[in-house]
Amino acid sequence: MIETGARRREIDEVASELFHANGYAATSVRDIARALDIQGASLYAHVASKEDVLWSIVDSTATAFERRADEAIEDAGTSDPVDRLAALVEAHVETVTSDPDRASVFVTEWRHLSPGRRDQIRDRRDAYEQRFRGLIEEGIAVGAFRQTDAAVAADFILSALNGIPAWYREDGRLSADRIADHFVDLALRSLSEDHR
Amino acid sequence: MIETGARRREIDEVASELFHANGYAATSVRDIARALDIQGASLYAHVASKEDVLWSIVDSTATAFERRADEAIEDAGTSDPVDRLAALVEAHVETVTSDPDRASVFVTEWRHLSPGRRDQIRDRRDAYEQRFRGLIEEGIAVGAFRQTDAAVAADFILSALNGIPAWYREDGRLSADRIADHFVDLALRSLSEDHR
DNA sequence: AACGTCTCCTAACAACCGTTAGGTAGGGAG
DNA sequence: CTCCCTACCTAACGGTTGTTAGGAGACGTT
Repeated sequence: MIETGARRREIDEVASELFHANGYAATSVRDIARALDIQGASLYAHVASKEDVLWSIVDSTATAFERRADEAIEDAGTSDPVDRLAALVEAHVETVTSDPDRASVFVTEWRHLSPGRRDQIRDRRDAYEQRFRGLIEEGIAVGAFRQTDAAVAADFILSALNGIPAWYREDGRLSADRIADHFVDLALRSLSEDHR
Repeated sequence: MIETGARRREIDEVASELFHANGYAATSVRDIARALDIQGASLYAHVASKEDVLWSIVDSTATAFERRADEAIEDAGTSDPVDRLAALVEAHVETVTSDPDRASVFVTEWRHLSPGRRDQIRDRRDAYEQRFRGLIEEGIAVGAFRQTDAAVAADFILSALNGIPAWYREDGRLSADRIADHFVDLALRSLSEDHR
């Protein structure tokens, strides 16, 4: 019963753009329909509710973050927490830059979901953040990172990462790869020992 | 003609809470009024429009950021870019933690302002960000920071700072001062040379 | 006692919201 | 040729939105 047709995907695409640009609450069903050159009511041939569109975007983006993080850790092929954290940061930048609209909606609009779905997303976000925190703690334990508050450091790095959609432009000065390199550098150094 | 009475300030206060919790677009005039135990229409004895409430919050918070940054640089009493950047980061954390609701609304809801006001805020945000970028460039020039992209580094640090309202709790594990210390540490180290 | 000012009220407005009902044109399958 | 399915339409619903109009009670000042 879950629609997966081409039109359904177009809806998610234009909705991501509009939700990113104006926010979920300030975007009407008729706004989304206008971007597809159809009537507002016609959307309901493809979608059960406006919230379902948001859910579709948020859920699939959460899955994208999780899957790409899994792959990155696996591809890294090491248990070294420093290398693993680097892989995680790089994967996150890749996911964000490969679809900034969806990433932005995922990060900023999930509070408009119904309570049940909101809780579900919060749990997955917590688990995702725990990957970062856990690796930081490991790195501290083996002496690769300095002694510091792993929770604060994880929030620091993840907030910086989630800020990317706000300024990233596909035709900007830096490619997604270069941004990823910079962010890996910045993140790892923020955890390093004193220099000199 | 600008109202500055006690009731007017209460409106900004409860509106900040609601805008932070649910977003500007998802908060109705009647929601704000209910929090003050009055009728929705009664708000218009104090306020010309809903957008004026948002503007009042955003404008005053922008001024708070600017003023505290000025004071911090002045109080630092040095021209060393490292110390100045540290003072700037510390000041930003202080402003955010002293009123997380307002800070959050300032950072996330200014896009709902009318075009003229939105441009005005964007200019002030750009100028504020330029302080960070400029100090980072200076630090690189004098060899205190490693050679890196100052614009990316400034975005990195500012995004991390602006993420604080999303997780900060006044009764949380860490005091605002401790968080400021951590953030100064993390930010400066992210710009430091290789260790060892 | 009269006055203005402040704060709030009720009632109502046009516009817009998400959503439902019922209908129609087109195209592919039998 | 008929049947069904997909994709869209128009019309309308009950409710909510930001906002205005006009009035009322309480207050300190003159």
